[in-house]
Amino acid sequence: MMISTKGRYSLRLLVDVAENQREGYIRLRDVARRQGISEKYLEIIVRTLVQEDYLTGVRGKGGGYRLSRDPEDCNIRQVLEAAEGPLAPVVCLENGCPRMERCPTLPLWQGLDQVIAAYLDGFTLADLLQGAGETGAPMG
Amino acid sequence: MMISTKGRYSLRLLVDVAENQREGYIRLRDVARRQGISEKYLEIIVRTLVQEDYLTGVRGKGGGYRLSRDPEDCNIRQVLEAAEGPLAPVVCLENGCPRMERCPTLPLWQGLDQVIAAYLDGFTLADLLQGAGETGAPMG
DNA sequence: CTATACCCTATTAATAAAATAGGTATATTA
DNA sequence: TAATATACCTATTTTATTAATAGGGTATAG
Repeated sequence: MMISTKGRYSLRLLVDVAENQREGYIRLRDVARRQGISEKYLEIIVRTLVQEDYLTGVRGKGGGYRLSRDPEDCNIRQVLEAAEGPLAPVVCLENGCPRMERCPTLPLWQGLDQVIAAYLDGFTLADLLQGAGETGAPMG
Repeated sequence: MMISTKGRYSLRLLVDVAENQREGYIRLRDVARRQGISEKYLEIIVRTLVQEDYLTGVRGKGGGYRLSRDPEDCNIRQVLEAAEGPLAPVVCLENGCPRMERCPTLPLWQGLDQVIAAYLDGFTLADLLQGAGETGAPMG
C-alpha cells in the first residue's frame, strides 16, 4: 500500500479543520472524536503539518488549530510528501540500484512516478472541500 | 512503497526469459545468477506466473521456462496484479471503510487508482523489451 | 488555575516483505 | 535402470514497517 495512515489522516485532519474553523480554533480532541482517530496518534500527525506550515497551533484555553494558508494553496502532493516522505512507487527510485543503467523496467517506474505526482499535483485542499473530486478530477 | 519485490522481480524474470529463450528453456538458476536474485525466492515468484500462464515450465534435464504468450500479450498491469494482488494505493479501496459514503478524500484515491491502472495498462512486455519505456511511455 | 498545544521516549501489536529450508515429482541421459 | 537435473510444493523464519498505545512531561494563553 502506497499511502499509509500518516498521509490519509493528514488529509482528513486538514479537511476537518477547514470545515470547522469558522467556530474558532479547533481542538485536536474534537477532530479525534469526529474522525474516529486516537488523539495521541493525531498528535504525531499534526506535528508535521505545523512544521510545514499547513496548520497553526495556539496554546492555552480556547486554543487549537487553524489553517495557515488558504485551501487553494495546500497542494495535495506536497501535503502527502510532508506526511509520508517520497511517494515513489518502487524503492529503486529512492535508494537507487546498481542495475539502474541497464534495467529494462526502470523507465516504467519513472513514468509511473511522474504520472502519480502529476495527478496529485492537480489537487488542492480546496478541491477536497468542494467535493470536486467526485468526478475523479479537480474542477480547476 | 507500492510495488514490492514480487512485482518487480516478476517483470525482470519475464524480461530475462524473453531475452534468452531463443537458446531453449531457461533454467531458474541462470535467471537467478543474471538478475542477482536468490533462486529460492524466484521459485516463489515464478509459481504465480506459471499459474497465470505467462510462463510454461518443463521439468527434468534440459527443462526450464519459456513464455507462454507473445510479449505483446503480456499486459504489465495484469502481470503486476497477479504478482502483487490489487494495486490500490490506499487500503480503503480494498477493504472498504465505514466512512466511505461521506469521505471527502475517497474520490481522490479512486482517481489515483484509475490513473495508475491506466498508465500500467499502456505497457506490455514487448514495450519493456524494446526499451520503449525509455521515453516513459510505450510507443504504441 | 485550567485547558490546551507541544515535546519526548519507549513499548507493543499487527502486518507485510523477504528470504530460507527441505522435501517431492518428472523428464532426460548414460 | 540408475543417475541427474530440473521444476514444483509446503512450511518456517527473519526482518522491516506500520500503526498505534502508554505515560510522562513543559509552555502558554485565558
